[in-house]
Amino acid sequence: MAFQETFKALSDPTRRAILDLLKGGAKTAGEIGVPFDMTGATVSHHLSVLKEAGLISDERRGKYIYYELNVTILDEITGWIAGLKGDS
Amino acid sequence: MAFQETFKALSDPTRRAILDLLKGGAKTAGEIGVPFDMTGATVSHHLSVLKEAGLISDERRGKYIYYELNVTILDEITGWIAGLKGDS
DNA sequence: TAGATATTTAGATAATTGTCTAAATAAAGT
DNA sequence: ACTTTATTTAGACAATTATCTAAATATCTA
Repeated sequence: MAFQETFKALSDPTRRAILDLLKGGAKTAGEIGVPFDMTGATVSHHLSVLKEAGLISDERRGKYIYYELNVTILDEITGWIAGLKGDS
Repeated sequence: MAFQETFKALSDPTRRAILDLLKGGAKTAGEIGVPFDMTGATVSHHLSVLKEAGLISDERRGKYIYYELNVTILDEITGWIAGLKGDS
């Protein structure tokens, strides 16, 4: 369907690394940014792209905003790939 | 082959449409270009990106160059996604 | 209320990308 | 050889994007 935003989101290495990080469970924006050598503003931008693509969801809890992996859209991509391979 | 090029290649709608076209079997560059409202040069560029990403292969037969879908790399992507979902 | 912390938004910039036209290469037919 | 057909390559340009700094917003605590 609207794979466009999703594939664009996945096409950046920092964003894929963020998704890998979130595999271990929800994390705050600050925690997510730690391993990356870039400003919080840039990390925030990447989180916004991932959210817009439906790959993560966010929830504010007090001072923090927690981001969590959203797997449903990943299944759609897997489905599209399976379709390409002829298993449709 | 890193995912970087592959995801970048998949992040363009024209290139995804080309992959869908090739589901039906190998096609020449000219045939591939027909459904798209762009110059042959632009289609050729997209084919080059897809090839560089390992998503298609090409073979010259006389005047024509046939392009064919390459599914192995798609399996790697499916594997990466499965890993994200925790099935690893 | 004021200040500290967490995060986003706004604006700017350099690099990348999708597209075009024009020229080049490759093969086939006359 | 020359021409036609198929496709790629080169060079240019506008749009997009990843990143930064600086400023704004949201929340908590003293």
